[in-house]
Amino acid sequence: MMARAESDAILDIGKLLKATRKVKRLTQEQVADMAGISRPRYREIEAGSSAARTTTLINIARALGLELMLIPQAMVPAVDALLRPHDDLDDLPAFVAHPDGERGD
Amino acid sequence: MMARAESDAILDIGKLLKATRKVKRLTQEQVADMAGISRPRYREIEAGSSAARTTTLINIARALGLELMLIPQAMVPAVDALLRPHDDLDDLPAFVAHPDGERGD
DNA sequence: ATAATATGATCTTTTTATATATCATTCACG
DNA sequence: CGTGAATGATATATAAAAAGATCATATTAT
Repeated sequence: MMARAESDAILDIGKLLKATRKVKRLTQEQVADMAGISRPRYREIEAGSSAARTTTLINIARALGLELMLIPQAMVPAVDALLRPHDDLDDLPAFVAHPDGERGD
Repeated sequence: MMARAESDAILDIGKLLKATRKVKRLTQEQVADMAGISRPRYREIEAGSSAARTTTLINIARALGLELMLIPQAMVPAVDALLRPHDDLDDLPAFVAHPDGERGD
């Protein structure tokens, strides 16, 4: 099958958004407001139950101090390595959304 | 002002998709097919005339050998630097879509 | 426990992303 | 030059994103 790779992706993105929001101590309503969407809508996106528009995701990401980027797949490990030791810099989760390289947790 | 930051974003993404598609010598129809969307729809996304869903963008990106990532804004310059000297590795455009840090072209 | 705040969840309506079909134009190429 | 492929572009129909309201269930205080 492998027909729900995209479901994995939006679930993964949702987890990242939630984790980042928690670290920044923001409420769903605050983030939704900053991103210009409703709270129920933001909740769904965070829960990964439906896919936001690209513009919506960008707005949410920026509200959380994240930037959406499209990385050549060959460079993903390098970017990953660059991001991982980042934990102590701010207090952001050095986390990315490339739901491809899922290791079983 | 600054009310069309998202329009800039999808325009920028569209340019990246088109440039990457050209480098890979794929037709719009091929990419649309790989991404599971229609050719007219892919054309619009590439033209930046409307925002795709997140899942759609992910599918298109992967069809083009790109991966969508959410990067902490503080790390964007470093990731950028990592991506730029990448030109000679494959023949992919070492290019990203963070339409925020637009320098005059 | 109680009150307040944050989150989970569902419903109705509006907006828009996407499919399918179609036609015009441009681009490669024999 | 003309034939076909690739692209630009538009119209109608459908599916899904997003708003707004509302209620339930946590969660966190006091």
